[in-house]
Amino acid sequence: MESSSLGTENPVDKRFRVKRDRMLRAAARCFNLKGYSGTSLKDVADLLGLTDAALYYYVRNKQELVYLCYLRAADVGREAMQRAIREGRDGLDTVQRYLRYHIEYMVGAEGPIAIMSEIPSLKPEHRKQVLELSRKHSAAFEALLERGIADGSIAPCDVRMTGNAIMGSLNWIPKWFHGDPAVAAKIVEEFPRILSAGLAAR
Amino acid sequence: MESSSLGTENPVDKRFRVKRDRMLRAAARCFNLKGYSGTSLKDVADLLGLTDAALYYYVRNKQELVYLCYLRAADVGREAMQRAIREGRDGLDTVQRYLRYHIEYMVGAEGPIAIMSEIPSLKPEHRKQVLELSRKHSAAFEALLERGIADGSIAPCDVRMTGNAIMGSLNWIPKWFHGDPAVAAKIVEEFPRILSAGLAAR
DNA sequence: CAATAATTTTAATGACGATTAAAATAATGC
DNA sequence: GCATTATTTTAATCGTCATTAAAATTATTG
Repeated sequence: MESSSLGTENPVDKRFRVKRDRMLRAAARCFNLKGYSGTSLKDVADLLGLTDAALYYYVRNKQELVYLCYLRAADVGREAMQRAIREGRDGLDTVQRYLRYHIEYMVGAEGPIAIMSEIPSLKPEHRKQVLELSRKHSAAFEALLERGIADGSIAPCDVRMTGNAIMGSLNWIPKWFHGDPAVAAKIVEEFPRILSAGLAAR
Repeated sequence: MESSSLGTENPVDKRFRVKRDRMLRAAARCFNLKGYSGTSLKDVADLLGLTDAALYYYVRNKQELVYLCYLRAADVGREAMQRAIREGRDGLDTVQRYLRYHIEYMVGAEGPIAIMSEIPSLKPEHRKQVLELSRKHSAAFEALLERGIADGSIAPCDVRMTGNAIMGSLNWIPKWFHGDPAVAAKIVEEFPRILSAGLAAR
């Protein structure tokens, strides 16, 4: 999940990154549980045993906190996508792997992932960036579908709408999954099949 | 879409209800477009050619505005469900009809429907009520699946997870659909098939 | 251990937007 | 048309957090 070679990193910087990452997961948890406006910085801080003001050592403001949560979400999605592409045998298999990996990350140790409900209230530059990442991810998924149609593993379909349908289902998970490991196992077991059941060429 | 017999209603009350309904749709539009915290009452008022203070003639406060938006959303879903049950021939057919009707309402004249992202910030009593409606709707959908499994039109599956998957996809629509009629037509045409494609018993 | 840097806290401040009250306007019914 | 009721506006007020500055604490390094 890490980018490039950070093996020989300043230990201070490393601690900073680790703590900030913990903070982002705490924030994601609060946002998913209480909504954005219902989450005060104190809520997030409480989860970390800190005071609200301490958060400002890690982020410039609340908007940036959301922004970083969304970057994390995009990272996780991209990672799952790349791994699936690396390992997939054909279009359908790659789609199924992508779904499995992304879901595993979401409900597993990488999580929680913040539901992207507040993109509009990001500052323009951040919003543009997040939307761009989101757009690219959707495009990558649609490309998987097209690959599957081309290689005959997936029945012809409207890839745009099919992508919207499947990604929507995925995006909604953080809205109802709140960390119960038993439920997590069930999601990982069921969702990839359910979401790809309608795709296979007969 | 109306409840019971309001034929002989006080015209003043009727105007009130009509205007408030217009208000709720304007609010839903803002919430979906700008997020809850990003939406000021002035935004909603502007859409109606009113001043923000005028909204308080129709709702007690901003929370109640969201609450009423969610009640509307629940109404629309229930209406689609009841109509599908009334008209459906078997389990699968009823599921497909429900999907079609609900989507038609969402992207059509009944819309926009507010995405339910801020349930947690409702006041406890309202939250409880909305969650209860939402729970009942999910249960009704799962019952459709079970009916289909029983009558052989739907292949056996985990109805809870299948329901979560399909409803999530539905719930996410307001996040990316913003009123373009061409897109609306495409959603209505494609989504019911896509979402039910994996269900049929082979 | 001393000195410096990193992290957190305490204690204000401030802004933004929700909310309210009273006044003004528009609609309705007799 | 007058009186009453319904609706909207204007003009404050008010609270809630987000945010900041300075001080205090904790960690690191030579």
